[in-house]
Amino acid sequence: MSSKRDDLLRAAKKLLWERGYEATSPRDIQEASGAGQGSFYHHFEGKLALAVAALEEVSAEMCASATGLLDADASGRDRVTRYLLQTRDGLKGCRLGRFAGDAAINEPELRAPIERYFSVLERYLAKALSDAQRAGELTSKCKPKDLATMLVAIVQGGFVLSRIHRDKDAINRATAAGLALLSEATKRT
Amino acid sequence: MSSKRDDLLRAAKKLLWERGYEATSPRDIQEASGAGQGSFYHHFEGKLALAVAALEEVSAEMCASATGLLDADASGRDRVTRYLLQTRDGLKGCRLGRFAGDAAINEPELRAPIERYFSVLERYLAKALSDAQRAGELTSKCKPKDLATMLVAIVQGGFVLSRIHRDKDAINRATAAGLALLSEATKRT
DNA sequence: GTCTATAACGTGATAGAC
DNA sequence: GTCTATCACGTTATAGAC
Repeated sequence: MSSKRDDLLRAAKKLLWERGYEATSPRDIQEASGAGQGSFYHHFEGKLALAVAALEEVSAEMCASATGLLDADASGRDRVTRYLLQTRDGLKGCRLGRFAGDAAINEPELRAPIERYFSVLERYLAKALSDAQRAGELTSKCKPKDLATMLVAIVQGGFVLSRIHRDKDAINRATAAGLALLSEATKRT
Repeated sequence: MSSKRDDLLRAAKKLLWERGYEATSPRDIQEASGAGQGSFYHHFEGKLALAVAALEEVSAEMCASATGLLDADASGRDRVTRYLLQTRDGLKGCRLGRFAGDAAINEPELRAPIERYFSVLERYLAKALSDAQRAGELTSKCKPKDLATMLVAIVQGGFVLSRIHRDKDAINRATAAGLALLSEATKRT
């Protein structure tokens, strides 16, 4: 149906990823989408409403990806490994975590889809870690929930360091080290 | 001497921390400092130049703090612990890491002082970890440099998660878990 | 060195034709 | 549903008096 609406959403998702909320103007989105002022304000109440709709889609996509990796049939240990060893392009940054420093994070409507993703991710990761502990694949005495928070922090902080150092692999070194340390907290047989 | 210059710098450091570069206008800084347009453009070429001067001061302060914690006389293990167990207010965010997602990070002049701090921090942390390995206080086989990157990522990612969840202690749980995992990779006597 | 006045431009939104 | 024209406001910077 409404092709222009989809075009606007697609452009918004792209530009919000690249530049964040503050640095993206409605005009930028109109130009990138090929839609005019009229379409923009016909389909959305304003910039914030469009950003909320865009981030809700991104959140749903990333939730699906994370649960796909973590919900599966493999052992707890393998699920955590699979999540951590995803290859990431650190220069692009996290499509949702990047908003932590954006002034827009203070808008409750915009923060909601972002927080939803991280809550899901941490819960699934904690479950996998808990399974790994019970299976004896992980002997750390840390609470699974705290370990999950720590692992997600490694990913998010990895993006930060990659962008600051202009080194796309900094994040991959950080997650690899996290996984290695986790392995070393594993019972040797 | 030039009190207005100092006032401007002080206000800029405060507002850049709270809001980032994009969301802080010269007007905001003028109002917060009590200085007028004239003083602003007399002392600085423009917004970017003031931000660079402000972040260079912040970078120097944070370098001094980090090296003070990590350079010291204690064992490698104790130095790492001391750094990680700093209590942090996650809601405020890192005064330098927060710019990773800001469009201004693309300005080389502004990125330079930020990167300088992280390079110093990671180097000192890697040295402490290396000392700990040689002293047998840490048995992990990971490279100290990679572990340092991982630990700094935990801090930076902890800030991200604290701000997204509106939970000032998320970062402290993340760093505590990182330290615990590091301990578990330590030879039991 | 500091002030006020003003300019040029961009932003986010509205109006109304088609 | 989409377009173009326009608006009020804020931003970044300049001009010139004191």
